[in-house]
Amino acid sequence: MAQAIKIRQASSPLKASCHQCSLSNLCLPLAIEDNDLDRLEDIVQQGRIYSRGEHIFDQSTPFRSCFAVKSGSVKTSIITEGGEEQVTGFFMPGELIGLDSMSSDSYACTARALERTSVCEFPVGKLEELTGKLPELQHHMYHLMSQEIQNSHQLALLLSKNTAEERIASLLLSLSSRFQRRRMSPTNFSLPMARNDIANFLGLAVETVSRVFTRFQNQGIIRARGREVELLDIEALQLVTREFARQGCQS
Amino acid sequence: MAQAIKIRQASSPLKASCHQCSLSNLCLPLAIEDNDLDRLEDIVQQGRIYSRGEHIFDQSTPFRSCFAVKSGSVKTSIITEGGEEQVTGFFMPGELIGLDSMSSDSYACTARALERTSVCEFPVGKLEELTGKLPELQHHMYHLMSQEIQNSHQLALLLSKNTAEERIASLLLSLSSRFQRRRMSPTNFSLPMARNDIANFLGLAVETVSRVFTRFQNQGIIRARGREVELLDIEALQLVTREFARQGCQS
DNA sequence: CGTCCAATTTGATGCAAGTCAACTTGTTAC
DNA sequence: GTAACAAGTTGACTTGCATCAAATTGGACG
Repeated sequence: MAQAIKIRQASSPLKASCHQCSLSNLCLPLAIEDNDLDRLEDIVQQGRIYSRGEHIFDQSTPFRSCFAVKSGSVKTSIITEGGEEQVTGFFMPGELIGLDSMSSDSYACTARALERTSVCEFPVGKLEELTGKLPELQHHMYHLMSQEIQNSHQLALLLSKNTAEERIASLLLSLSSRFQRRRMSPTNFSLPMARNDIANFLGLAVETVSRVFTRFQNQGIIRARGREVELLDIEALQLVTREFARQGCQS
Repeated sequence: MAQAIKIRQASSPLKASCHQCSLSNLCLPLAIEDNDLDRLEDIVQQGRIYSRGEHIFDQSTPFRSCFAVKSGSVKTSIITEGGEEQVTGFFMPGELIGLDSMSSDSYACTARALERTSVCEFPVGKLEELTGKLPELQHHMYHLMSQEIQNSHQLALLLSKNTAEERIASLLLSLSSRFQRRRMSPTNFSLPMARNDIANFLGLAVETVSRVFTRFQNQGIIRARGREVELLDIEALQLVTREFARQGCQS
């Protein structure tokens, strides 16, 4: 713990270079013109490297910054009074964490690295100041936040209306398209999270997740060995996610 | 339909008075100082009155405005390709609708009046322009949007981890505190929505909702006749919502 | 004030997914 | 390399809620 603090202090003033960042077409820089990029670089801080399981921030601690994932991946979760955990999201490079905390003085969730992960840090005070000056950046913030609301509504839909198979198919497809956006293989990737996290996120028991994976595998839709996944038949997966809908309206 | 359009055009240029609005301590004006309130009044439009069931906006139509509920109440829902509906929220006076649509050119959900309802309309272009000039208003928008993300996460938690009784108890308590905020009775109110909407929102079957209501009634926790509800034992309700947690960690 | 349709309630039955338990496979550390 | 533990899989059994069906209430309207 003491060591972690020391490292953070040491690397904290490091300035990040958005100009050279390969994710600039996904992350906040996406919204701004080249000559305004400097102003974003002025406020962003190069975060430190987190190893697997380390907390980037903790629920109920003072809210200071939003974070963009540079490499690796992150899961966010909320903990209830009774100690129940609900995973609220998985974040991949180029995605922004902490937007759900902008209404309060403390973080609304806990973020922890799922693997070796590096982040960029945007102190929220400076960020708000800057979005007040750059309308496109403000617009982009609204965009990102409303996107997150939509995602969360989609999750609620998934949780309340869909079967285990449909939920898992949806998650696989979501991950697939997010890998593709980063110009990685949409059919052949390694899951950053454990079965346990998948189960928690999708409101299922671990055993159910496991069973569905093997079922999909037996049907030749995917191949899975531990966290390595290959989507053999994306159309079949898409069909699974719409299964429910198809039965609802036969016409 | 043609008539609806005519009415809207006729009443559209009407300016609303935030100064005199009794909800100004809940709504957007909450964030701004008195002398800036005029600028908000300049962009807000007095919306028309909607009768029960009427659509305030429709999913996939061009996104133009956010709306604040003045009186009455509103439900928002998303419709899937297959025609499945998922109610994503209930909105009461002073609350803002449309925040989930700010990422796109079209509305992400459909909003319809649950009863006779009046709204104020904030054209999104002008709103963004104004938040760029008034830092407190921008801050408040971030606040509201992040609040909505948190709400949605809470809903996901409810849907994935809680029993039917817990979900319904949570909803009743949420409504109760929202009535209280408006200085109305927190124990004695009339549900603005049908059992069907409650069921859909909470991911349950109508029959289950009905059964839980009668069970609560038999236990003396609530009294319910149709939409009229009286919370007889709020502490018992709170206990129900934590039931799950308590079993998880016995200590 | 009775008619008609929608909303709500109540009961009986079935099933998807949870739980419990045992086993297998991976991973970490020495 | 192997010990020791965590993560994942598989099977047997249980259960909360959905579904189906039918009865009851309530509200809109002529």
